[in-house]
Amino acid sequence: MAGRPAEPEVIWARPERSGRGPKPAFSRADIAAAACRIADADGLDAVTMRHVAAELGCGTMSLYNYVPRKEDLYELMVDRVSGEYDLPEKPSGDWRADLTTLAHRARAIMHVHPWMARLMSAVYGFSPNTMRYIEYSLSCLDSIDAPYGEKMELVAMVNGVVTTYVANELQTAERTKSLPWSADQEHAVRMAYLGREIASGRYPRLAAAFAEDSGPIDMEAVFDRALARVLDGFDVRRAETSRPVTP
Amino acid sequence: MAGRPAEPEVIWARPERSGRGPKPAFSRADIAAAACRIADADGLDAVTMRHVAAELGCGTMSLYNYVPRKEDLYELMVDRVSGEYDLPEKPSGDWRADLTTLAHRARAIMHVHPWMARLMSAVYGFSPNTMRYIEYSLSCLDSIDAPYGEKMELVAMVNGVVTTYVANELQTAERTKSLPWSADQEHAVRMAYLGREIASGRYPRLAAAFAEDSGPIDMEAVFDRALARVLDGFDVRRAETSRPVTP
DNA sequence: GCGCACTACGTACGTTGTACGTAACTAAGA
DNA sequence: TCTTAGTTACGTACAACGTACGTAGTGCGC
Repeated sequence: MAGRPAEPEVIWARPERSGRGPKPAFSRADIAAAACRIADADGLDAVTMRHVAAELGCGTMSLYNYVPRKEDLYELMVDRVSGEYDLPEKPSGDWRADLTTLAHRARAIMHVHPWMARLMSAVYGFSPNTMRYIEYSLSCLDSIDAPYGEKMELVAMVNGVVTTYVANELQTAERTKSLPWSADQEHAVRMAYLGREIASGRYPRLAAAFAEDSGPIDMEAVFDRALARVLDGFDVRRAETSRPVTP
Repeated sequence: MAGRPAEPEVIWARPERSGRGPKPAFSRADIAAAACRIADADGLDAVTMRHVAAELGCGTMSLYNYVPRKEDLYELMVDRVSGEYDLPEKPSGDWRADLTTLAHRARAIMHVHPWMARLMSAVYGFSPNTMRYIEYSLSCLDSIDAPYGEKMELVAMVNGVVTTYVANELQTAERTKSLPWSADQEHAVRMAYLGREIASGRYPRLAAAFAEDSGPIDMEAVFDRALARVLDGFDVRRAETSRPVTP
């Protein structure tokens, strides 16, 4: 009788080891590592209970002793990757620079694990490492005199920008890992359709946008500008207690 | 022999009706409507090829004559909902007001179809109605003298804010539609864990944030502020050709 | 009117998450 | 020390999914 209740439960609230019985063969860290290894190699869709169990070298159903539901596996993955930040002991004091650095680090991490962005917009909760991350983000704003609610909103916005933009950059590549054709083929077909529609004249401004120069788009620059504008927006409201808008 | 190639294809590029053979029993609009009906009623996870076919009153595999892959069904859904905007013939000329109105309309539509936000961050491409939407968004910026690339980036940011925030608001409710317990139960359990962690003293700033007043959060106000800040950020850069930052 | 492209749909396969039962094991209580 | 109850391990099984494939019927273009 496996004591898995049909009630909601947070995986972080259940003890990893409970006195009785044989000692578990794996730790949560082992499991998270295995799942991340699979996702890195074959994409998020390859992360199935069977594959992860096989990667660990145990039976499929044994995994359910550690991870009551598949969603919890996702939470383990997010938490593990969130632990890859090497957060400095103390922020520098320049909140804008600190948050920018942090956002770039987040973007870099999500590029290493292209499934992370998609997962973060699907997974709901707080986990030890995400809390550590948020706590550090808040500490970047220590020099600012504002209610924490306001700071939280800024942190949320920065996180939102990061996940939105990186997801946008990477979703095609990630998605086509489990498709029978390549990302290039997909892109080509969609661009062909778009080109035909634009040539119809129904969307003059869209056409103008695509006609414009159009060297290859520098995604990092786009990301930088978006982030800068969000911080600008916050800066404007706090111009009096913080540094001026245009440095 | 069903002529479905294992090659990428954009559903909008295939003709709805091709001369030969018996006339199709359904239009793409019928199918999109059926799928949206199911998603509205039972959540996005209930949108399966079998259910949609049943809703239409045809065999499961008949659906594949209209929709080569399930992803295309998603595209039909996004396009249909994107058609629910009643866009004015011409924007008012005040780009900030126009974009704000549009963003609020988008938010309202996504509240009517709580699965829409999740779908929009998963679905990749342009469709007739999304192009119409983007074209209109660009037309809101006609009064601004900036390259279209810059305008596109602003439009993308506004869309990003809308989907990110609405997805965040609604994902729990949507998700628990296919779960055996209620959203309230889930929320309670997660908050209990969060409370315990916060009480541990490891996250003092997070604790302070949650200790702060904390009347019920007005999600629309949060959304408003986020949007305003994004527009502020754009305003700052264009202050010289546009209206001043603080009205 | 002939033929072929199209529609319709039942069957079937591989894959998924996971409920359930059973056997082995070990720490806690007698 | 011996029992015993809770845990771990895992094979089997099931319902549901996307969809490949084959067959039968239909009606437009030649």
